[in-house]
Amino acid sequence: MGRKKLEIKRIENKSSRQVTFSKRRNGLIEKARQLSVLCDASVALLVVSASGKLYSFSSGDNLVKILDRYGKQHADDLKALDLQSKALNYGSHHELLEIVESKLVAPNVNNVSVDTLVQLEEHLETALSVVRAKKTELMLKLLESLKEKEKLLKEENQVLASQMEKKTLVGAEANDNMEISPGEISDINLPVTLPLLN
Amino acid sequence: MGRKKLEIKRIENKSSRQVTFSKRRNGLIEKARQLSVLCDASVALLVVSASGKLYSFSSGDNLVKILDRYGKQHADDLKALDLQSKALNYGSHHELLEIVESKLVAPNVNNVSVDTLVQLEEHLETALSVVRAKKTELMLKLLESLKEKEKLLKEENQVLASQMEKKTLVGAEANDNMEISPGEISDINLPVTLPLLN
DNA sequence: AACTATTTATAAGA
DNA sequence: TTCTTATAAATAGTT
Repeated sequence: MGRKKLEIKRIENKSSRQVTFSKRRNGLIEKARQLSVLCDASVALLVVSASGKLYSFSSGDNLVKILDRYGKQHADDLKALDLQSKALNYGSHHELLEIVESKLVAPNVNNVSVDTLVQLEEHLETALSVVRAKKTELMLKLLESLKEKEKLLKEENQVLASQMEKKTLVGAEANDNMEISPGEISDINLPVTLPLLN
Repeated sequence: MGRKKLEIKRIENKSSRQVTFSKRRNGLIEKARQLSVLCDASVALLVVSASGKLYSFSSGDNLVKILDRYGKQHADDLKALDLQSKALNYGSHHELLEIVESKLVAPNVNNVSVDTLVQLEEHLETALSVVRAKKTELMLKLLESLKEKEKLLKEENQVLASQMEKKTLVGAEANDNMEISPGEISDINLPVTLPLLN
């Protein structure tokens, strides 16, 4: 649709390629916008030029906005996490994902819906949590049983000690080892819930 | 570009909206393709109709392919994880992300690069692992200290028991409570490494 | 899904 | 980049 019919193959001339890119990119974005408005559809369009510049459109218009403010927004968080800022131009996947997701959630019949992937993630995390909870539960039970044993042993000690006393009254000999008091051990009071337990 | 100029606002008539959607969607995807070829650019386009059907284009053409084979590919894995297959039409975010990512990786100067987000994710998971490892370490230490206490108590019992014997030889009385054997408790042999420990 | 009158997009040139 | 303009393409309404 110009003075001449243009073959669809890479434009070799650098400057006309640049010009064409600029024109067609704008056209494409406008068409994307129109489609979303006319037909009530969700549209996300991402274009990266050969030189690495990103252009985008999404029907909710959040994409560009969020991408724009992204760098600032997360720079501090990333630093706080002590991440090397080297390869981190800007930000994380998360926000981008959320955008794409919010744009494309829909009851997809034949194709993947982005939010089913979120569901999968959640399910996997749930599975992980279950495993971890089981691990914790198991360890807590072991702790309980050890505490129980400690208690029984202490009681046993007490019984033995009182028997000793009785017999000491009847028999005749000096006591050397009674400084081992059973009560001395009870200072380790295990909390039922540990600090880092999830 | 038709018989009449069309205002860019939602088409109220349902069937002409559907027809327009179909026509313009194809046009848009073709334009996206042309832009990527002519100008050597990376383009990702995602369109979801009001009825939830997904259409897409990406300059590497992997997107559609992978989305297409996605359902089959992961159906079994999902089942294996005992996930309710109800809301899971197909797949997870992950693959979609990977595609978008592979299409758009470029030395972005002013905007977010998708793979910095993957990095962030990894860093966060690492942090989580550290916390969990610390939790486990702490619990193991507690278990060890309890085992140590058990051992000490047993030794104490042994000492008391032997003292008892000595005194029984000297004194004179019947033994009623000696069925509580100190050895009886040692059958709980705690493994140093627990099965579910990460 | 085809047709076709029109509108739109855009290639080349300035 | 931006504008102009001839021409190619896309598509709205119709069948």
